[in-house]
Amino acid sequence: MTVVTRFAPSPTGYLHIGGARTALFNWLYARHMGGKFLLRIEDTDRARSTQDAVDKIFAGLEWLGLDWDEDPVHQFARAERHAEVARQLLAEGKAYYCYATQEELDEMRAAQRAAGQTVRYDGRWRDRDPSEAPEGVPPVIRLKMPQDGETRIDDQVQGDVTVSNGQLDDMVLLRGDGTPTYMLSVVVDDHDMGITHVIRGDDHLTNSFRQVQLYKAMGWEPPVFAHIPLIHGQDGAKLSKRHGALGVETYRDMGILPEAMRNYLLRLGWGHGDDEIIPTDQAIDWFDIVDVGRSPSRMDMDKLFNLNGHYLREADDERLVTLVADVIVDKHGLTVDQHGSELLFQAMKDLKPRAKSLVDMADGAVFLVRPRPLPIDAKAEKILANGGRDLLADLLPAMDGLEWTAAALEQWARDTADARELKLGKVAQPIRAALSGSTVSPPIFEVMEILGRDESLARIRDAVENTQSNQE
RNA sequence: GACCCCUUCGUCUAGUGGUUAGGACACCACUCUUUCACAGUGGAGACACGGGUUCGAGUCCCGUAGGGGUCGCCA
Repeated sequence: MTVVTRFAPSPTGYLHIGGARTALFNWLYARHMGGKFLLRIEDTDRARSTQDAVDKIFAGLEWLGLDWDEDPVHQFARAERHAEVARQLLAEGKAYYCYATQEELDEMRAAQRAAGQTVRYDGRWRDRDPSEAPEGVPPVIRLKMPQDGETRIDDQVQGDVTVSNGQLDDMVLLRGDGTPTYMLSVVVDDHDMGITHVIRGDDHLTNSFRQVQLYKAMGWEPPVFAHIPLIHGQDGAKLSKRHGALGVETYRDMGILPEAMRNYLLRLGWGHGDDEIIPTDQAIDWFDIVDVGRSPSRMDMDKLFNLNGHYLREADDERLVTLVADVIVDKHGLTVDQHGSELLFQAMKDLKPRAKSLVDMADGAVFLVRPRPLPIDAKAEKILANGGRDLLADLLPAMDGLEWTAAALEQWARDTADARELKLGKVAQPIRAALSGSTVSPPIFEVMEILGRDESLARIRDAVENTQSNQE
C-alpha cells in the first residue's frame, strides 16, 4: 500500500510554526515511505478564507522546501460532493434533520452548564418525526452516533485511545444553508483523496472519534491516525496565531535558513539518539511517525539560532552572498554592486563563524561595502581618540610600501608592535576602528587584504584626519 | 465541569527493569586569541509526588498534584 499523507491548512492567515511542523512531519513520512504528500486548502469558511492567505501558505511551504505532489485540493470546490454524502446518510437513516434553532441550542448548553452536566447536543430531534418540524427553520443534518459501546483509535503517536460512545454527540454534517461542516468535509476528502495516514496536531485527537464514526456510517476504512503533540509558547500554552505563533516568513526575515528551520522543527518531538545535526536527506532516511514523542514542547529561539549558525557555516558562499546582500539592501539601505558582492564573497569565510543569522552576518559585513567616510561608533572613536589616531598617523607613511597580504601585514604589525614595545592589540585595534568603524570585526589583517591597499589606506587617512568623525 | 492526553536538567531530548541517568542549546570557568566569534576542555543542573509489583523501577500498575487539549451550524 502506498502511503498518502496530506497537509490541510485553513487559509485564514500565514503558515505558522505549528502548521509548518505538521507539514514537515507529513512530508517526511511520505518521502520516507516513498509515498505521496498532498495539499488541501480547507477554505469552507468563506468569511475567513482569503487568497492572500493561500498564497502565503504556498510561499511558506516553498521556502521551507516542502514540495507537494499533485495539484492542491480546494475543499470548498467539493462542497456538493460533501452534501451528497450527507444526503446519502440521511436516506439510509444514519443521519437526521435537526430543527433546533441557534437560540434553543444556546439555552440547552447554558442549562447543562448550570446543572454541571457535560455540554453536548442532547439528540432532541434524533427520534422525532419531521412532521413536527417548525415552520421557517432550515434544518441541519446530524449524524446518528452510536449510543452504546466505545470508539477506539490506535493512534500511531498517542497509542490506544478509547472513549465511550456516550461522550459523542450527534454532530452537524450539513449546515442549515446546505454547506458542509469541517467534520464532514475532512472525512469525505481524506477518503476521496485516498489519504492513508492522517498526521495532524494533537488538538484534533478528540475530533477523531467522531470522524471514525462517520467513516463507519459510510462503510469506509478509516485512515491511520497520528496526532502529534503541539508546540507550546514560553508560558506552556498552545501556540496559535493569536498566541505568539509567528509565520514562517518571520523566521525567514530574522535570517533563518530553511534547512536550519527544518532541522529545528524535526527535533521538536522527535529524536534519533544523540543526533542534533540532522540534514534533511538523513531525516527522510530516519524519520518514522511512530517515533514521535507524546509530550508537547516549547519553542526555543536560542537553539534555533545555534542550529542556524551551524548551517550558515556550512552553506555555499555564493548563495550566502546573495542572501546577505539582500539584507544589506533592505535593512541598511545601501546598494551592493558587483564589487561589493566580490568583497562579501572574499570575506565569507571570516563572516561565517561570527553569525547566527543572515541578519547578524549582514550587520557584520556591512562595513565592507559602506562608502567612505565610514561612521565610527563610540567605542571605536574612543580607541582613536586615546592615542590610536596618533599612532595611525605615525604609521601611515610606512604602510604605503607594504606587501598587501594578510600574512605580510600581520608580520609587519607584530614587528611594529615589538619595536615600540606594544602589544599587538595596541596596533591592531586602531586599524580595526579605522577600517570597520567598530571594535568588532573579522581578523583585521584579512580585512585589509580584502579591502585592498587603496581603500584601506584611504579609510585610515579618513580616521586620522577627521578628528570629529561622524560618530553614530 | 465532563472527556482525552501529557510529566527526565531552565529548554529540546536519549533512555524501554540492573546506567556514575547520556547528548544538545542556554549558563559558568578555562584554553586558543589582534577584537568578536568559531573551536576545544571542564563545571553546575533532571527522573513532579505518594503508594504498590519486583531481589531490583526513570522504565510496569494505581492514585495525587500540575500542565495541555477538546467540548460550535470555526477549522
